[in-house]
Amino acid sequence: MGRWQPDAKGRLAAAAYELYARKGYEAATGAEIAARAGMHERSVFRLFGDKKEIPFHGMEDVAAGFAETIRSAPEGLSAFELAQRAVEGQCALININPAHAKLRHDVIMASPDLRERDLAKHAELAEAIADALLIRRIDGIVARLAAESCVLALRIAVEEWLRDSTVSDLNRVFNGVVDRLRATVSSVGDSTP
Amino acid sequence: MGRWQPDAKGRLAAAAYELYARKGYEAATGAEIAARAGMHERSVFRLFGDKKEIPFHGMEDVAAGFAETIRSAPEGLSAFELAQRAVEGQCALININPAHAKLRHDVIMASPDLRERDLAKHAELAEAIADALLIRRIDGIVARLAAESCVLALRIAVEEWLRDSTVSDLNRVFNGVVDRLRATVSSVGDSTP
DNA sequence: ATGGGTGATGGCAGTTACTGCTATCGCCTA
DNA sequence: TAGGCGATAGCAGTAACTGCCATCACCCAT
Repeated sequence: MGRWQPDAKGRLAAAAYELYARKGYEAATGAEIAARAGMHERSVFRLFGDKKEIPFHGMEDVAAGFAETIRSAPEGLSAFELAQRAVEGQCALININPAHAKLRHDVIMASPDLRERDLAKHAELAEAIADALLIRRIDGIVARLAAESCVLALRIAVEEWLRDSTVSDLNRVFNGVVDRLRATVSSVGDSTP
Repeated sequence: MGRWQPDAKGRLAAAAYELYARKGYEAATGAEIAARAGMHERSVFRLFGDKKEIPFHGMEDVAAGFAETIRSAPEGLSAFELAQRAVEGQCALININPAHAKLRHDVIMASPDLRERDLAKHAELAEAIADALLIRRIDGIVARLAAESCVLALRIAVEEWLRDSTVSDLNRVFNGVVDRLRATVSSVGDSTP
């Protein structure tokens, strides 16, 4: 079969998404996915570790560039601004393929298990950013707050951005959400927002 | 055995925690927990639905009072302040039993599966708060941002509060974290935080 | 080219988290 | 006291993993 051909994970993920489209994530068995990709069920769990990891294929190294982005950022920025720059780099990556982003988002939101894993993925993202901020001698709690708030803004921005596809790019939506976050958190009394 | 005795879920959860202490969460089998509580494995899954739900027993209705708390809040408060009040109610509940809170937190943090479920629980909390804010005709995105940021502050506050046990009450720690969140999100340049 | 080292894969067996189904059990009410 | 009713036991089955080892393709030195 397709043994020893390159990109085994990619072929498995593609087969998985075909099955998701036909019968949904939960009904797509590990053995079925493997068979459709011409591989053994064992390889699915060896390569992905987890059934829940399969739909996230391609986002493995989202957190890779954070440390570098933040380290190479100019001086004179607050922790939150640094985190914001790091997430903006992510936006560019997601922006490349909106169609697949929407497909993946739909699959994830349709399954409680995958929603849980999605939250864990975003938490890892935030942790990577917070770790990068710590290197800049930023206080631990401030680093976590900055990182997690920015990832929160990213999460909401992605949903807004996917709502109607090609209105504007994710980066613009993200910065808009960040502005609203600033206004929301610092507002006192029901005056403005 | 203990059939038809009251509080079956509580007895199962207690048996579960005894096993967690001896051999850890993952090694504690559903059948073992049931046997220790004098019940059948089937009852574990019927009552909890999930192995991952067992350690969270007692937090089932954390989101219950949110709608009422926010509805009965006075006029003239921002979305964030409303969410803050709702979470403060939660702090009081958690504050009741710090020992069990720490025990549960330790069990949860020791297992990746339980950390995932914990994130999902906090997300439900935030969603409940956001829903309650929507009733007050608050904009959808602002409601989500306010609810999620407050729950984020709660999450970090609980960890800080559990770090050393009896220094101060959770409510005080939570409001301190909220203050730092305000400063972090709205800070521009590396001047103050 | 040939034989061995290496890492990826196939294949099997076993455990465990669940899920339906049905019989049974204890309580409560007429 | 008979019967309804909700909770439980018990069994069978599925599917997600996991450990173990044989096997296979590829690479490299001889």
